[in-house]
Amino acid sequence: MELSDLERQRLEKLQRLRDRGWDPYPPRAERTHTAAQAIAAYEAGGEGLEVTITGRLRSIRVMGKATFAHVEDESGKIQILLRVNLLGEEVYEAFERDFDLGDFVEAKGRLMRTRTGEITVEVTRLRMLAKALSPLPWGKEQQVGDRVVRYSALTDVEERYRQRYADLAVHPEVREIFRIRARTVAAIRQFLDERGFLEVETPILQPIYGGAAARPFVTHHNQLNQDLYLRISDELYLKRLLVGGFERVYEIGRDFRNEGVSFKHNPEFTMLEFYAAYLDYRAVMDLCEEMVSTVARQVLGTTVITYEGHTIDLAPPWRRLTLREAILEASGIDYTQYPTADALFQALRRAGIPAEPGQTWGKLIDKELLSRLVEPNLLQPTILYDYPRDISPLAKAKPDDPTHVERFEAFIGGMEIANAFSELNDPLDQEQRFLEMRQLYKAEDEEAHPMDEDYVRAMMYGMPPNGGFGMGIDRLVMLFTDRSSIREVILFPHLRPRE
RNA sequence: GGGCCGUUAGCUCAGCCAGGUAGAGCAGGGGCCUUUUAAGCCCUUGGCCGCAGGUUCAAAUCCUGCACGGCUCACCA
Repeated sequence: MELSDLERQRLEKLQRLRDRGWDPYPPRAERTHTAAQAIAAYEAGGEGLEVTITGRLRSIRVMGKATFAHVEDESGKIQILLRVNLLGEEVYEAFERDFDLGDFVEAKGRLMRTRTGEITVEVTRLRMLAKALSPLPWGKEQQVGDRVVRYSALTDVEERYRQRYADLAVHPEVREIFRIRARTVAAIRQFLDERGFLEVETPILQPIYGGAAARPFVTHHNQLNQDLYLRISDELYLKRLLVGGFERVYEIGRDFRNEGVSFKHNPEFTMLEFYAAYLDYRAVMDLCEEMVSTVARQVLGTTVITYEGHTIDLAPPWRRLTLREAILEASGIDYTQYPTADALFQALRRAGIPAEPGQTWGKLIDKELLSRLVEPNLLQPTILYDYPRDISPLAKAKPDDPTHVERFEAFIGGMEIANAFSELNDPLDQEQRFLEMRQLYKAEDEEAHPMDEDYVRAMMYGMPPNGGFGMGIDRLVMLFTDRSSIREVILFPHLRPRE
């Protein structure tokens, strides 16, 4: 490993510590209080209480024979005061010469308050817990009023993602994103568990991919000599479980789509899917609104969030309108007036809306009208419902309109966050849909749903009518944390390897 | 994949337009300082200027290609 000058200097300090008889990587620590607990203990009348705190050295101010420093652990920061007459010359000098910002240390001493009023540990015993050989790229911080201003901290986005550990170490607010993420997932679990849903785990390696329109990642099982796909969705397995007698199931897990990367797309992302027997898409709309608002209240303490400068209220009821109404509102085009792909394409052209030729009717509606014209403007929570049949091969047709299915999508902050339908449970109709997909898509189009005969077979045994729901967890966390890139809410986003 | 922008010290950035010995702040090193908190004061080390070519007496700077990244468009229910 190539070392920088700074790293070589720290290596020398490490050696010097060893020469002095210190163990720079001892196996155990003896913490009695976190920084926050120590401060709370002082405030509860703990003046003079002896505590042992641990954490990273976050700042060092040497004043000759006394030194102030801050030690940071996950709970926060606490100041320590090192004085030569309490520590002895040898330890004090070792600290001055060989301890650096970023080192993990353990400090034992009595709680006191300094002249300026800060609660401080007056250290009588100091240990190195783990010497940091590389300097963490944090800038200095200054308290300005009640805000903390940081200078020269790591801001290069590429470096932040490539060395996320360093990003996390120097940015408490980045750590907070992932706490919110964890609480969000926990709150979703609790919400569903309380309503009788069973959490299950279904295959990630699948012999046939399905449940969404996306290109899969392909892998190979050597012993079986079998190509497998990383799932693009859990849908077809979860619905098999309804055949098996479970009435309410859900899964929170990683899906993989071999598609482009964008601010709201990552090749692997986390999806919640649930399926509930005897619910239709209207009941699922209610559940969706209730779940998102309940989770927000639990995680953030409010249903009102700020996203990219917009104030958004997640409390029900959300605006609900049909996809047809939304498109009419945004473009002036009533697509039901143009019932063929060709007629609709001409109408778009007349309206001056650019569109790729050769798409199906449903794709024109979905891609050119919904995604481009409608979706970016749906800032407040909105449910659009009743979607074209040909882009919804797993959804049940509307009883009075065979060109549309009972499907809805929910949008917040200009992003699709959920997709749901009254699930198709007629095996013969389902088989027909798979065959239609084969006709509509070119043979080489990997996005077509391949025929999944086993899924149809499962349905042949009888699947209760049910409502299904899928939600992008990453996007929900983006909303909760006001991040405009999905990579900010994924701990280790994928990057190309550096040369 | 296309367009635009970026890549200079450990970090944050100047310098590039108008070619002439590579700079600042913080971090680091040495010194003074026993109540500081971006501590202060004095001194100071540190660079394949992303990579490879080209133009030129001379390239961080101009040109070309490449790599990586950001934004954006395309793609992606």
